[in-house]
Amino acid sequence: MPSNSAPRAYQVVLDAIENDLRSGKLELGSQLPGERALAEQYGISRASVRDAIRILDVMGVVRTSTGSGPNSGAVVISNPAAGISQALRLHVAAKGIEVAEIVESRILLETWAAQMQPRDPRYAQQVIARTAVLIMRMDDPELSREEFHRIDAEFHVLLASMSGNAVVATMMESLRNAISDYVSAAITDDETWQSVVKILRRQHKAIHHAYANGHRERAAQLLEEHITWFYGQTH
Amino acid sequence: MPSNSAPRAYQVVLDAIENDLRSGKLELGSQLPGERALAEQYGISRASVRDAIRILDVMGVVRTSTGSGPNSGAVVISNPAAGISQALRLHVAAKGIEVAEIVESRILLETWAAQMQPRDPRYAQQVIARTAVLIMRMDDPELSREEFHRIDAEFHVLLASMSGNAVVATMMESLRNAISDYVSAAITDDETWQSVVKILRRQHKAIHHAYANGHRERAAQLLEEHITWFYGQTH
DNA sequence: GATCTAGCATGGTCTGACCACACACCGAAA
DNA sequence: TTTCGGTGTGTGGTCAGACCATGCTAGATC
Repeated sequence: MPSNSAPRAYQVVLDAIENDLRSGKLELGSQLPGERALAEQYGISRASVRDAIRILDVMGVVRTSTGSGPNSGAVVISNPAAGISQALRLHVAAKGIEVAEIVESRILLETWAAQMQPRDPRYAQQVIARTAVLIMRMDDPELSREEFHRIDAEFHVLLASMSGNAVVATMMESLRNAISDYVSAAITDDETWQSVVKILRRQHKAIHHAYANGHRERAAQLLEEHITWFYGQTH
Repeated sequence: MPSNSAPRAYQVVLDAIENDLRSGKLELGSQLPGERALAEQYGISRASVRDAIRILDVMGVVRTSTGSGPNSGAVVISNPAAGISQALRLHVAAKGIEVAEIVESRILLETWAAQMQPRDPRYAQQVIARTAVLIMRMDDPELSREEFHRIDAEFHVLLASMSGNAVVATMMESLRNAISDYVSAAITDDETWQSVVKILRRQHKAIHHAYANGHRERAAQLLEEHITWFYGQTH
């Protein structure tokens, strides 16, 4: 009973890779050794190696692709929102998390980010400029609803990234991703959507205006109203 | 060129299970069909089915065990912190996330939770009582450092859960888990640790006192100082 | 009726094979 | 020499089939 058994085989590889990442032996853009090589190196089967790599894949730590060359195999990336979004999605489906809680959390993070003094004023200026472009693109009446949501998400994430805290921006993005299916499913009527999108555009512009003029408190307030209003439409 | 190919085989099972969770066909405590059965059902190999289940496993959505009977196989649970903690850990290792950002986020979430009016006063009372017990257990001088950290984590999570928002509590717990190795590694000297733990106990008691008397602003302030001070010790 | 035992289905692991893909190399044509 | 096209080779993705330790369960035993 002391030493519990069952040390999963894939865990060995996973730990080793995590250590290599920590020590810098592996860094962004690095290629992992091939699966067959890792299997031999750690004395386990290729199937178990694949387990470890699959986990790194869904967690957004590596990207895998077939073929040969520098872009093939498992390459280290860092897309934290991928794994966290997936986890939240699943737990919402499993009823372990309620949508209302996610919305509340999103408001918390986004208003906090809005009120933060930007760490890097130059970056903040870039964000203001880039979000202005996004707003223009969202004005396109030809835009598909899916595409609108994609740009909308980018808009919010960019603004949150101004705070300089990548974790907050990541969690925010993940929270949004986790429930994006729900909001899409809630508004099926195209006519309703057309009237909703008009208001969304107006709200985005007001938020952007507040950000651009440094009215952080105002921006936070507008954001809260924006998010609350939108999710109110899905009930 | 239009219909991009490469629909991962495991994705089929994953989506199906997610839908079953959403529709309620699968709920907490349900047993998934056996891997061999799922493989036949979806016309894919057992290896691919295992990929899907492995993902659900690391995400904290199911728990797997060998043998037969009602407790065997893949059983639906919901432990959101598992997957999120793992994701954050890996991305910290991959240098995609900095520890300082995690600490900042943790302070944000925890102080927010402290300032929230508890949704359920009776539950709040229970938390006050249970955290009091935890504080007493942390007074035990025989306690191993590992055990201390475990109880410490439970203390913080319980307090945050008073807010009634499970997402915030989960993210908080995950943030803490993701960097717990770092703080453990930072203080190696046992003598230093002994003096640190004395202060931690004092801080915990002050925080608990503020909570118990409904001084939420004060509790939030103490929490921020507590967390900031502790991570300051690791530099 | 209580206890033991053999059977059986489970996930965990391994082996070995085949496929589609993408780059790298090299020879042929300009 | 330069360019173009084919092919070789190694990659991850998938599959099939096998064996193991585990834990329940039903039947045999007492």
